[in-house]
Amino acid sequence: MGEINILLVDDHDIVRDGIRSLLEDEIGFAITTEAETGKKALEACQKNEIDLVIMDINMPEMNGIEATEEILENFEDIKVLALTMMDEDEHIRKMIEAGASGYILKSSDKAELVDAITTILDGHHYFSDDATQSVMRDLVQSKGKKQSSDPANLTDREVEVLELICKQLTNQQIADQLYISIRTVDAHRRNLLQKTDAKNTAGLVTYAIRHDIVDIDEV
Amino acid sequence: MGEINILLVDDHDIVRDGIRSLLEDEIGFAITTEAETGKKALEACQKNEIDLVIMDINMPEMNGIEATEEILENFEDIKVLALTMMDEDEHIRKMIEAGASGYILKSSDKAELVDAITTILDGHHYFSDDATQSVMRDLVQSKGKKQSSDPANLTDREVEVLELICKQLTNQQIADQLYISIRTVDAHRRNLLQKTDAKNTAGLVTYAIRHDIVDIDEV
DNA sequence: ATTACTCTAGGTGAAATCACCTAGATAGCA
DNA sequence: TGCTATCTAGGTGATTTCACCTAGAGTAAT
Repeated sequence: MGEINILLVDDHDIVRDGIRSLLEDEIGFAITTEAETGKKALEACQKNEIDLVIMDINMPEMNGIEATEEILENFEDIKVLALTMMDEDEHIRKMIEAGASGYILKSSDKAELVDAITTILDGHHYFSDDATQSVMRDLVQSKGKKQSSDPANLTDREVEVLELICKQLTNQQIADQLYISIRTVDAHRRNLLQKTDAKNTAGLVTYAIRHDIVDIDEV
Repeated sequence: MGEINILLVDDHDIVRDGIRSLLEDEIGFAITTEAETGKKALEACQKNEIDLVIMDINMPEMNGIEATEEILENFEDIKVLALTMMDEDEHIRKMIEAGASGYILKSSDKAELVDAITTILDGHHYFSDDATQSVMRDLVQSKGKKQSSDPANLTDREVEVLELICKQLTNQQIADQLYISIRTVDAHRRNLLQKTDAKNTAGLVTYAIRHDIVDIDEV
């Protein structure tokens, strides 16, 4: 596999030592650099040629998510594997957004660690089953509460007007489109403001998007 | 486990026969009802006491996603397990939105099928690794393209003003908050309209959300 | 039959927005 | 040094939205 430079980032000495010995003694990878904080990790990437970063999330000074963002912004060829104790969906999601190539838990075994590393170095992504299950659980929950929306039960006409407002039409244009008076549109709009507890057009639009009355990609 | 009534929905006779024999002969579950289309599945739920529905997605008349929605709307105690050939993220996502308790592929083996059924009957969710990996892949892709946005490069101040507009502040309130003249806010607003190609406040808000300048859950 | 809701529409007026215009201060860059 | 961009701010005025009000026609439910 050639020379691979791994940077190990974790604020606990024991964790670093453990992973280092795991990788060096048993598998053949070599940790070439270590860092205790996100900030130092960034500096290490500037000083050394790094191929892969194994990154903890909870750290002082700069956490793993921010550090990942910064690193990938400056060194886009570096791969990042998140290795953390938490399987919370929020962290996984943020790590993916930050550009991490993989996410495994510290409860993983050697086999999974090396599997993740080789998969990532091949240019693919690796997410542990625990991590994916966590994301799926969250997906279920967020979709579940999605339909429990719309406390202000809007009438069909109000929804129709709201959609056109989101499409940037003025009251006059909406009136023309619906073949009604501008005063009627105005009445609908005021009822919308009152029902949705919005202060102005901006509030109406955010309400409509939040409650899936309009699709952000279709307005 | 008591008496469990399973409805098997698939438009292919051979597939139904195969799954039926799998479940009946080898595992102990019994398919009590069958249906060839989503529409007939819905009728079957009305006529019989059903505990679990094993649902294909691609079907004539009414597909599995719509059928799942309809069934769960009328019989919320019924559990739905999606069993399909496709591991496309779009279908999985829609099935989750529709309220399915699980999703496995037809390439699964007996063990996984019964595992999924028992897990779901226990009130939990079951998503096969193939399905979850598919969702994760999509998550990676959608997050990846997310940052490739913002063709109108807004200045820091303009972003600041835009955020406050999305929070339903008026120009005067924004001016007070930023300690500048209302005329300056107005100037920023007009520059925003021009840069983002928006027609009015609604356009500014949708632009801000679409380009992740504001978070829909934080405005 | 009464009540309630929706959709319709208008009067009036204040407030906010949008659309043109100019222009000084400041900072960064070539 | 001049060029450019940003932030600042104002004049003027048209258009739009927002806020109170009333009110008829139709529809659905009690």
